[in-house]
Amino acid sequence: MRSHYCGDLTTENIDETVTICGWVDRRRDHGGVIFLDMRDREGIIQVVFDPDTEEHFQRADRVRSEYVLQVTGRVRARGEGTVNPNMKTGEIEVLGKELEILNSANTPPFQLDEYTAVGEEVRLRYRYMDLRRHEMQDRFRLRSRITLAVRSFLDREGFLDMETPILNRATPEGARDYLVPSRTHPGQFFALPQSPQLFKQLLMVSGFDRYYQIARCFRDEDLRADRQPEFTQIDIETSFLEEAEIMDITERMIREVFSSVLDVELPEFPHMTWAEAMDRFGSDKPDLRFGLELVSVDDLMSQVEFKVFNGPAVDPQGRVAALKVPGGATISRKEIDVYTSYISNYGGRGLAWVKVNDIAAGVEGLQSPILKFMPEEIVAQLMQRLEVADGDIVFFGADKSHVVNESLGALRVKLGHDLGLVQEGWAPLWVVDFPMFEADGDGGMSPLHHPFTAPACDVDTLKAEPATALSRAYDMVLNGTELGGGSVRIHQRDMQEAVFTILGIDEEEAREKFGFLLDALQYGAPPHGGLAFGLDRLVMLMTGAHSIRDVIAFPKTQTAHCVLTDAPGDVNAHQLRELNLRLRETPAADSKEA
RNA sequence: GGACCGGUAGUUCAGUUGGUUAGAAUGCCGGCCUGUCACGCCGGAGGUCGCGGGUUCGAGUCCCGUCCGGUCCGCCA
Repeated sequence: MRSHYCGDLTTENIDETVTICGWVDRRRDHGGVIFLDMRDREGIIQVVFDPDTEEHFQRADRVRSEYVLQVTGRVRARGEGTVNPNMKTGEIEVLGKELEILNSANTPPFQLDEYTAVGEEVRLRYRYMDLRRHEMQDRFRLRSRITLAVRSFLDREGFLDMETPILNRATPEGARDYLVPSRTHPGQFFALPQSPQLFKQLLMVSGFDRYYQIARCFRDEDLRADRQPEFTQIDIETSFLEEAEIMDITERMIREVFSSVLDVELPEFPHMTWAEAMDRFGSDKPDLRFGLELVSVDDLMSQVEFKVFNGPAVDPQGRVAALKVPGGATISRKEIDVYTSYISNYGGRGLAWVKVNDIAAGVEGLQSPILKFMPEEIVAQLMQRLEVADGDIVFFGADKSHVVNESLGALRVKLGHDLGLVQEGWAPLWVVDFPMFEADGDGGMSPLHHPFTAPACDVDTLKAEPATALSRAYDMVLNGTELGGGSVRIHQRDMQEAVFTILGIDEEEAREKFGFLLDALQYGAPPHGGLAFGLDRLVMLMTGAHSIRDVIAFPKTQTAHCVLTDAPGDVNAHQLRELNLRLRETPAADSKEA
């Protein structure tokens, strides 16, 4: 059978007789000579047939794109002037002696070359064709190398790869669960895991000390360019280590992945508190590849007789912040309108601005619809604090803090990209000192991370001041993407109960949902903590893919539909009966086959 | 649940103010061609303009609804 991969042939193989198998990438018929570019996963080689080998030449004539062939022939150097320098195997070719058509192929639904942009829906419907393209093959090869590097690192560090159940108990907290009906327990359901969180904690109670799993997780929420209903987590948990040690191990892991897979040495991972990240970047996952930092100006704006500014400036939950864009005075009124509309997505109700035309002229040199509301002295102090120069523009946001942070934070990222300020390269960091809780809409508290995260204080302090308590959580951020997040966990029952109480989960509910965890904490749970990385996002960043769908072999569309298999689909009456299920209606029955 | 963009040949797209037979490129099919490599030349086929309704003498084009795909908000502890 096959002696070599097409793409592995080199000048070393000259004069050898080889047998290669693969697909017809392209066929060039010159009448008296036929060139077939044969492709396999390692690359492309040119095969030549001439009429001396009549039977095989006739077959080469019948061959079409994507036919599957086996060719035996002699490797030879290409003649003078026929070398193709754009091709890895461009100095050689195979002189075909025998050609066997292993399979024919219909005309491909789209061209597999790199010159044609093809719509994603067509690519997904014929994903097995799409995945033949080199671009896709390269991404999945890289993905495989990444998981290998992760496993290799964690293995050397003493971590055990352990599996946890896919069929679990439903938990109403957090994301919506994917549910699986139980046949043997009529009327009851399993839930697919949103993450192996509780099981990995139980494995720590069991004394495995260091666990990891490359785990599939499921969340029935709406999709995004970086969110799929099933995705993969690099899930890690350790015992007896504190946050600094866990961060050290996982930082070394990511560093090694980049170094071994991309030959990139990542820079230092600075540590930044959550409060600082929000203050300077309006985001808990700041992109440090460019500047454009937010500057708080509450103190100055509180002295202004302008309700839009002085209201939020004196509101303890409000914020007035400025975003200076060097050279941004060339941004037109029309473009400002577009940015204003952009921040309205994030709740921003307006975007005040000041253009700096001639700073030496003082207030006279400024151009802005809001100057008339502000005393010259305040304006002067403002411009001084922002260190403005001629040609700058300053945007202002004034609202509740979270609105200002979200809208100006988003505007910062958009401006960074629009103005080409984003540097090439890698800007990792750790975000630390997260708050334990955030206020939810109904006056209650919800966890910023998850309810098993340990606070950075004792039980009594936590109960007394939950709103200001910090947690022992940490996020790894790379180029504005949250790559992973984790925490030291609660390992004592009274603390866990206190957190449940603050979250409004009463004793009965806690016992009902998490009784097994509370029990386990009483049977010698060691201090433990860990972290989970989004593997798909890591692969996205490392491959430069713009969508998570480009790093998942068989992804779903935005409506969580698989266009290749047409899943989800109907089930028959017998299956439903066995599961003790009855459908209320069959709304889609007329639009789909039974 | 909401905002926005898109849906025309196998594919990627164009289609003017509503007006004759809906075009281009590429792919496909046939013919020619012994050194091409995104081969070339000649010829040909290929359309439910997503779907339904409406306005109009006339709709790919305007209006309403709907489906599908995408980006985002909400959501994603």
